[in-house]
Amino acid sequence: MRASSPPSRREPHNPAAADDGDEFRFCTTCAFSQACLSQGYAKPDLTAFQALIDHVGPFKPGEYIFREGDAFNAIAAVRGGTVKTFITDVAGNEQVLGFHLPGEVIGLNAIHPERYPCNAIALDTVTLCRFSFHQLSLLAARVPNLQQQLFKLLSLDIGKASLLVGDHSADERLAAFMVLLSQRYAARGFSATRFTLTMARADIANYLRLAPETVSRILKRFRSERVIEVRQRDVQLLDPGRLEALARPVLRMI
Amino acid sequence: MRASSPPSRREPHNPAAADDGDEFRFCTTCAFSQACLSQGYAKPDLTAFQALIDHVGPFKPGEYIFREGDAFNAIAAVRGGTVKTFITDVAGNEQVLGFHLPGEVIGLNAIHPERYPCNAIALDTVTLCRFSFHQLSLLAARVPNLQQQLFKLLSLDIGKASLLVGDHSADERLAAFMVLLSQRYAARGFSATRFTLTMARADIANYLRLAPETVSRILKRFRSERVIEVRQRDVQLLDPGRLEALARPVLRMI
DNA sequence: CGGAAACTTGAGAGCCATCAACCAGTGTGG
DNA sequence: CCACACTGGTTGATGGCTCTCAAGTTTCCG
Repeated sequence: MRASSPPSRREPHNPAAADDGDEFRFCTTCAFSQACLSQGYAKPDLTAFQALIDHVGPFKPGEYIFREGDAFNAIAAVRGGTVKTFITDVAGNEQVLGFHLPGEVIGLNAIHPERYPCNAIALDTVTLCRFSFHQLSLLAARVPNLQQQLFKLLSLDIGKASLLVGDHSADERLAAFMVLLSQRYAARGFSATRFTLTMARADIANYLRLAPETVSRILKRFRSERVIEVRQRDVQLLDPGRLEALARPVLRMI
Repeated sequence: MRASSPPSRREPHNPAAADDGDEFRFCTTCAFSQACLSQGYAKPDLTAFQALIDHVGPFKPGEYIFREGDAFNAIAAVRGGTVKTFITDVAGNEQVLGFHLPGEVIGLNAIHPERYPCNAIALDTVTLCRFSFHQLSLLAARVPNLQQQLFKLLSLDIGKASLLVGDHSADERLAAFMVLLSQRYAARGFSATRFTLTMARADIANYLRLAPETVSRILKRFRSERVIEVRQRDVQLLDPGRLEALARPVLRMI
């Protein structure tokens, strides 16, 4: 599909991608697992929970994780790498729905239709923790905290989309995109001010509903204004405060 | 807030608004209740379920149902009328998030933050079935089908927002808005080709991220092209096929 | 009847997409 | 080793869709 940059270029800023399949380590990166550990489940529940987990991957860049219309059976938490979800519209154009970083969950919107309503592909080397949703919900009926956690996870995803729904300027949208990326990386223990864009400019533009040229021009301006430094896909936030101020109308974090 | 049209003008096309508080009737309009009846729950579960229901309202036009930041305790299904949800951005501008018709559920995005992330007000005379979410989830742990139903409901809401997220033309967005309204009314047994807009042009425009003037102009053009007939807030779809064709890029119903 | 709100209509401006060309890095094959 | 193609990214010029501003019209309700 796209010729990806070599992994060696990305790893310095994305430590998770360098993890191996350590059985214990993943528990600090998956949302469910975090919840389990933090809420002190009974031992039997925890082992029942771990029995549902299926470590899959690695997926190579451009490889499909699931396709639109596939039968739904599992949700998954990203362990390493970036997953892009998208649909293909009537004209055959791609419409990017989101990017999913380590620790984030994909497949939640497939529960109701019982089919995946979008495609998911790996942007770089991706590894996942896959959970059989059927078994997970059976367990959730026995373990109230797990049920709560699932409800939370689903509820969280409902509001998420509405962040980029507003009619904001291209500047505001791109600033918000960078700020959110920064926060999401920071939440997983990565640097909040230095990271690597794992997606192409065209993907960013598509996601933000802008033209790639517009993204390019705005990044150039941000750089000339000393707000960020961009070189290829490596980004450094020079003035996070100004970036957040720009993004405020979008994120409306009062 | 806004001076609403008198109820007498709306009722012919919105039969639900004319219902009185009949205890049995509501069971055919609430999503949960429908699920209960269709899946044949055991009698004790059904009565336990009904004990959670709180009939509230009527709310008058412009009255708040909940406000952004309020502590979350309940989700609610609309029984009659239309609920508008919106947030207020940093500049104090309203941003409409959605309109909720009879049979639809509000408050799902409040589960995670445990606070309502938006405001909800009645556009006309609104009645609700309110469910204590805490008790509902307790019951869900005992009644697997109810848990499934809740998961479905939440999952459904995740995908819903992404319909209007794309970068589509004003024509396409407005056409899609009309088609979706039509389908939602039809799903509840109302006419699919004749209905009344319970929201102001400004609300429609705001929701679609357009200027009110643009909505007005497009409606005029649609009318001149014999696609719809509009007189004040009464709408008639003259050529649903063409409208759906226009909306296709947005709804991408293949 | 009068005032306010909602809606419509028109003219002009601005943001961003489109089109086109160019540049840079990468892989390939002769 | 270098020409070549290819993908991704950048830069410039132009045009169009939609917003904004302003005024007029209709509807509604006290």
